[in-house]
Amino acid sequence: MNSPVTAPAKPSDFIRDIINDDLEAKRHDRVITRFPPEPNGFLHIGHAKSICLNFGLALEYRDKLPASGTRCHLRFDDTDPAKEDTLFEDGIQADVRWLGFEWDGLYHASDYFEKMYQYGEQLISAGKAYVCSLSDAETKAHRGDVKTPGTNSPYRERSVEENLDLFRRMRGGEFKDGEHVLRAKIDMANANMKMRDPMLYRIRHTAHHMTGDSWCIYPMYDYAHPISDAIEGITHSICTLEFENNRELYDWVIDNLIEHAKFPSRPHQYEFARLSLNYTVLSKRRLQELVEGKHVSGWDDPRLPTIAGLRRRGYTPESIRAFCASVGISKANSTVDMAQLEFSIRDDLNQKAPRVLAVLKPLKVVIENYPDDLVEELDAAYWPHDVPKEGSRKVPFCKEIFIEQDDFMLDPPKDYFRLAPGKEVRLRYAHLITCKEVVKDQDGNVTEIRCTYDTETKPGDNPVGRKVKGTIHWVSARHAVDAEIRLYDRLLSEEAPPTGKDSEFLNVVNPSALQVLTGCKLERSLADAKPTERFQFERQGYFIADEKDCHPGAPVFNRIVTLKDSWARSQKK
RNA sequence: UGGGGCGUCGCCAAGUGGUAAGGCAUCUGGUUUUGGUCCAGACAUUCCGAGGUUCGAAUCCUUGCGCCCCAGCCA
Repeated sequence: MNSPVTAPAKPSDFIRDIINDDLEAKRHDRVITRFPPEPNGFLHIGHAKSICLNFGLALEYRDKLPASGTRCHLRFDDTDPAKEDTLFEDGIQADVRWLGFEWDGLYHASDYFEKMYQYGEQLISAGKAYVCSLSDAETKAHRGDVKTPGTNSPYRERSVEENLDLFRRMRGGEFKDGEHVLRAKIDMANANMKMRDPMLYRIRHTAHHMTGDSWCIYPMYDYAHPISDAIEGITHSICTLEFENNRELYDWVIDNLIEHAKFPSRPHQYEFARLSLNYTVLSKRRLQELVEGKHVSGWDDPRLPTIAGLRRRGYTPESIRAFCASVGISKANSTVDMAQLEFSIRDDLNQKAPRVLAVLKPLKVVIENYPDDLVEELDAAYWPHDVPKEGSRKVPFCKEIFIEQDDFMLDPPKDYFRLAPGKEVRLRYAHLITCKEVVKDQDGNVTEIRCTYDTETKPGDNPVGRKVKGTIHWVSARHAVDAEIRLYDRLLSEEAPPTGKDSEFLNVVNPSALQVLTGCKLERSLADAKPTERFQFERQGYFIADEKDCHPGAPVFNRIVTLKDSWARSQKK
């Protein structure tokens, strides 16, 4: 289904610059990265950027430094038992693999709970950590704010013995949630809020999906992450911009443990800008709200930018990787245009998707001078002249066909070169027809077109001296296969959702992001399309047989993306 | 005068003192039995602003301005 990842073009960015410097200066002789999701939800296109970066780095440098141990880990950051679940781990692994990557080792932060605990005792013994018994509210009050220093906890000067005793009893389950926490003893007046005696451990009498009931104290991210990285020998720990302030603490944890712990590496944290895309949402909270509020059908709804959603929509792993490579890695907050994502899938599918004929909104055409019972089996190539692939099928042609409603106009502008009263048009792979008569219902709607075909020209023929500019697609009425087709469009009707903290963005969800068409007419060969098979419906766009709902004899297709349509664009003006 | 970051074409993004890459989007032509693809061409005298250093500045200095992040016992 998806081909393995080969070394990308020649990416260059500040992270690769740093790695190259480190290698040159011999600070490292290999590079070890990690992708560390919390298993509390589904992956989205933003995660794909991080996945491509971390796994991509390992692939690239493994080429340059064979047998060095260069690799990328998948690590579940499972330090908050209340939110995490094995179900999410399975989904995440499937998504990473689908994107075309394989991890060199699967780890959990929870693998290191015992070590982390021992390091906690070590920090206490060194006078670098203490058990604090302030309430949540009191702690907050002591923290100060960005402009005013905090004040020391009254428990800050507890003795090593008392701290050790309390910490052991915390682990032993003697206290209720929230009664005590373990804190680093740093500086309550530090300008960096993250350094004001940050919490290292909290009590949580909650079962953990990996460790069960073994623990009732759990480490915080800022404590667990640097330790996990260091234990695994990570050399370059890459995360997003919002963790810039956490880096100082990351370094503090490692620096205060490294002598005692003998870590295999001294990892450093680097931050890059997370992906933002217009016309959609990429925050876990908002995605969750869409799913739970039933605004979409689930985490794999093709309108969503989740990996599962993009997969079901019909995006290929290759196209997503190409997209990630095209947006680059930098530290500037930026919002990428959805058109760039759409380009990536068009560009990929142009070479991969066979061309077939399908009429989305049918209009019947009767060819008056065509014999009633004649069926011509016309040869139709699957690939256009510019795609170097072989293969064709026969498409049946007969007296009654369907064309696209948009391909007929009663009163067309001069530059419209499709069908109109008295005008001639070419039927793809078939004959030239001329519109002779228009049949309307009582309300004046066009219900049928009556044409004649040029008996002098053969199908596929391009007679000299005849200028027939338009070519339209069609499907034989007698042989057509009925189908359901789901037309997808952008999730939001505005570029950016409102900035409000609440659910305001729901007001801007595009009501026509999904449009379900039934009674669509497919060419005969599509009757038994296999789920996940992709095609280009000529002149319409790229489509995929839905992985869940498409069945033999009852095809269901999703529109992945439209073709570029410069005529439609010029009409808009 | 809290701290940490970031500001290069409509959107991304190279560039690290030697005279503004590339992609997306857009616009012109050409090819075309997809108004697709492809091909050819156009698209930043200028890098948030203002000063300064220099033979030379997007790159160095000074100073303004704008945007993002930090006050969860979340990650």
